[in-house]
Amino acid sequence: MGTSLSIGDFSRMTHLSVKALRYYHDIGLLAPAGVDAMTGYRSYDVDQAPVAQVIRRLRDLDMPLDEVKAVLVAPSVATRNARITSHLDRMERQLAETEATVRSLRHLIEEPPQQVAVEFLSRPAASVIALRDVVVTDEFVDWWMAAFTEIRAALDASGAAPAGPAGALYPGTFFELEKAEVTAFIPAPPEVPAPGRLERLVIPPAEMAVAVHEGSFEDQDRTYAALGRVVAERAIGVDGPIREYYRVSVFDTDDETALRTEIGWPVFLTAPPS
Amino acid sequence: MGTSLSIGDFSRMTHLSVKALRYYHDIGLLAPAGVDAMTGYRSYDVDQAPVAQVIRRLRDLDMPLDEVKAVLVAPSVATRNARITSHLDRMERQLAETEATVRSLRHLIEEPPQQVAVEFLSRPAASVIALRDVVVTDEFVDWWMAAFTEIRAALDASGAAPAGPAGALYPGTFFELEKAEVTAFIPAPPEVPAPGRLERLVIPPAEMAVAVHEGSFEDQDRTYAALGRVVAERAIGVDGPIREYYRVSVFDTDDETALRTEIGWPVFLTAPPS
DNA sequence: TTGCTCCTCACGTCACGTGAGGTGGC
DNA sequence: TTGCTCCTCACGTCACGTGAGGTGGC
Repeated sequence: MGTSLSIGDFSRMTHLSVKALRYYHDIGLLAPAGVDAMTGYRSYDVDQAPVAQVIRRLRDLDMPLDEVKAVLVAPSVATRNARITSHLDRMERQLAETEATVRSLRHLIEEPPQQVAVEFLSRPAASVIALRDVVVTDEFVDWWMAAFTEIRAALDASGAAPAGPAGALYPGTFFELEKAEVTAFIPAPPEVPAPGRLERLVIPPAEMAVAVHEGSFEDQDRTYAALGRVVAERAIGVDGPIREYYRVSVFDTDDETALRTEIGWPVFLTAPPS
Repeated sequence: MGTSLSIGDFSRMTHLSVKALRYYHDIGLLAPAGVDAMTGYRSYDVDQAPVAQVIRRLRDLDMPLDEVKAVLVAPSVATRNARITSHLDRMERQLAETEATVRSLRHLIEEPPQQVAVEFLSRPAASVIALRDVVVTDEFVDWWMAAFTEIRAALDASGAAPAGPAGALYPGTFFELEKAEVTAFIPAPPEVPAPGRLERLVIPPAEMAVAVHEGSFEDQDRTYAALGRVVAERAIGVDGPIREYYRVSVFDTDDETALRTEIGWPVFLTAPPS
């Protein structure tokens, strides 16, 4: 048993605000050692300071309070450290993304909007190995990596070569609502099985306006905008998911500027494709 | 005049959610080119896509919408770029802080809590050049740098040497409410004038428990906790601001581990200081 | 008695997301 | 007629901050 402190003293010791301490009590994250039955005054024990400090550090890193709680109640040091490490990993990815966004913003401001070549064409149906999932945009990058890793593994396991470039279908609602069922696929010869969560699908034929985006994902909305402009001005947009084909993807190169993504916007072709 | 788009098409082009677009309309950040008087349907012009994209990039960087608006209405390219750059600078500082927090968390988890030597002593009054300000903790680091830069400049201008180490007073409410009037000071001989916002003050004498914190600001709460513990267990805490004296500060060294901050917690000395 | 610390509501913040319930055009 | 897109509320989110109004101990 250590010495007991008022909430104010404990606040000064830990640099957590009194309001925050009361909130942590309310949600059961950090209960004071005692509460006076008459006055309601909280009293903290000096031994609670280390716990409070861990909370503060994790909050400084924007870890949600739910996860902070999970860290504190972790049954073992290994579990606890795993949880913290996974958060640190997430933060590192976020830092990398932020840096990319900064670069991309500089780019957007400095460079004039470049012309994007748009082609109108028909795509035949394709038989593919696919993974379908409801995905929210926040988790999209992770999902994308996992999906293609899995599909590629299935192809590798059967020794077959892909029958075309990897691609994905994005319903309009994915962009509008930031959540929708996305389909990632790789064309594969019929003898390749689709194990586990994977399935065999036929991607239907479509007529589309396509543009090739060069470089990182971060900048893709510029190509989307250019493509959308052309469709609005020169074609009839129709329903149906947007398609991306990954001509050169992160699986092929480490050089972001070498990435090539073909973006297809469904249209009704009023003239035969040129 | 470009071509007009439904909110859904514009959303797909810009990768901004429909809800976000409607919200931007509500707050006057990005009004659609037209609104149908009968149906209320919004229509966007393709030429609005670049603006939407700048908004998206700035939001990706967590710029508050108020500031985004300020960027968009900037009267000149120079003003606009200055606003963006200042945000990027803030982000970079934040990234640095985050990295420091990560290090500090690793430290907290890996290292056993070290013993902190606590001394009880009396401090005499001191005549100082000071800057007082109501400061919120979020802006504290910037304020601290600015304050001491200004006070040091005043001393430099008069050619006088400091009559003691730089220090600051922090009322308890600064930690509890994350906002309070903070006083930064450097002892100075009486002939040094206090120009502008600066003033001459006498820092009153005090009896305190002091501990020296070694290393970065990030870890200071560990020393605060150790000091608070000793005070709670072995002394009588009294009212009055906490004092810090900057024995070795960022003005003296670039090496974080070399920093030395003396933290003083006001107490009532029950025995003569040893 | 005065000031200070502590208490509990109730409400605000920020940038949207989540339905509910309804309309208009093909 | 059915589906789809669009509309407007009203409310929820997250982690507290901001008062208001009041109590208890020195």
